[in-house]
This record gives sequence, structure tokens and C-alpha cells, in this order.
Amino acid sequence: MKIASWNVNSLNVRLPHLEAWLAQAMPDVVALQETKLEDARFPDAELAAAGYRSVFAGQKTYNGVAILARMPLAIDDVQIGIPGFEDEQKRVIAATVGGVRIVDLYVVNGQSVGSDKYEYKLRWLEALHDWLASELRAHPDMVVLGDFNIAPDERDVHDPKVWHDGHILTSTAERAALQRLYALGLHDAFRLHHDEAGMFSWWDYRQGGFRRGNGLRIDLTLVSDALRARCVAAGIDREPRTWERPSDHTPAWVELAD
DNA sequence: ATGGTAGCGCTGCTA
Repeated sequence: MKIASWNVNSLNVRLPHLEAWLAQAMPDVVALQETKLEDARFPDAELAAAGYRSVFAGQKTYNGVAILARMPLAIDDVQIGIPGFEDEQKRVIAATVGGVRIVDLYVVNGQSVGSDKYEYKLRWLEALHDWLASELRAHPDMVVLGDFNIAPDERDVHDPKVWHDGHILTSTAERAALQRLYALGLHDAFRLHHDEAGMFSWWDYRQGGFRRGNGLRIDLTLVSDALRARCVAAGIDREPRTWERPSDHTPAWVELAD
């Protein structure tokens, strides 16, 4: 089962890219972030025509997440948001597909270290941690994936002098929160298969970030202890970032053996 | 690194 994650930065704009990528990559499950669409405007009919069922939780202008599953796979037990954590922002959707619990995240960006949005990011990550601890007990076969807005270590940033311990996306507290998720028995699938630096999933639109190779790896897929041995491959597909009018993120994926 | 580009929606916010 091939499971992918893609922050599309507006599904309205990026639907043609998504359809093209589904046709060439043939993923079984796709977690989308930043759909930026109210549910009434979600293109579920177009995606069904492409062979995918959809579940989604969106809002106007900001945020928005969705899980797609290639037919005939069913999508069951859909959960929206973190239980008990009041939040108007649509950042979490979970569902069971093919016996695997899929948790799709659009983690808070945080704007700048010390800002109100940064404090919200840390509170949000704390609530996520506590929820995932119980969710893992209920669903040992779990994949947690999405735009984490955290680069795990120095291999995952183009310039460690810019992306340091006091900078958003790489700060000590953010990385510590990610380590706490790992401590639940979740493993960065990409690092199970690749050691090299410079394998990025996001490049800033500004200052020619992609052209200059100035990126970060912030789109992560975590596999649970129970799934670790089944995770036979992981990768990042750079090609959609080269297409005309691209998202600033490109798809990341893992392959689970049957 | 307080600029830069993109998306939404129509003014400035978010990333």
C-alpha cells in the first residue's frame, strides 16, 4: 500500500496537478493539507472520476485537510480534529483505510519564535501528543503524516546557519515536541531508508527558493512500531514542484508491504 | 534575514 502526503496550497488551484500526479504515481492513500476550501466546494466528484474516494474537513481561505483512497478501498471511522482540543482551524483528519489508521496533520506554522502563534503551535503539539498516545493503543497499525512544519535535524535544512535553534520550524522546543512523538513509538519513515542530507519537500516561493535549492524537509510520514517492518520504501517526488504554477510543497510517500 | 512570492479576496493576513 502506497501512502502519500501533499500540501497542495489551495486545492482549487492545484486540482489539475493533483489529478496528473494521481495518474502517474498511483498512490493508494493520499493525505492533503491546505486545501483552503469549504466542504461544499470540495471537488469530490472530480476525484471520484479519477478513481478516489474523499473525506475532508475544510474552511474558507486557510487550512483544510483531506484523505483520499483509491477505489475500491473504503474510508472508515473518520475523526475530525483533536478530541477535547477546541480549535476552529481545520488541521486534522483521521480515518481507517485498508486496516491502517491514517492521521493527516497540518501542523501549525507558528510564524516566529515567541509569538502567540508559536505558543499555539506548542500547545497544539502537546494536545496532539496526548491524543496520539491513546489513538495508538486503539490502532497499533498507524501512519501519522502531513505538513509537520518542523525540520527534524540539520540534514533537513539547506543552511543550518539560517535554520537554527532560535528559528521557526527548527527551534529547540519544536524539535523536542517532534522527539516526544517519536517516543510514542513513531518512526520517520524517510530516515528508515535514507541517510543523506538535502532531501527537501518544501521550498519558499520567495527569492527563487526551488531554483537555488533552498528547501526544508518538513513533510513527514511517521510509521508506528507495529508497521515499521512493513515499511519497505519511502521517498519524496520532486517533479510536481517543477510544474507550472506549483505548490510550494511536493509529495512525500511510503510503501507498506501487504 | 522585516525582504521576497503566492493564495484568498478585495484589505491585509498567512505562510
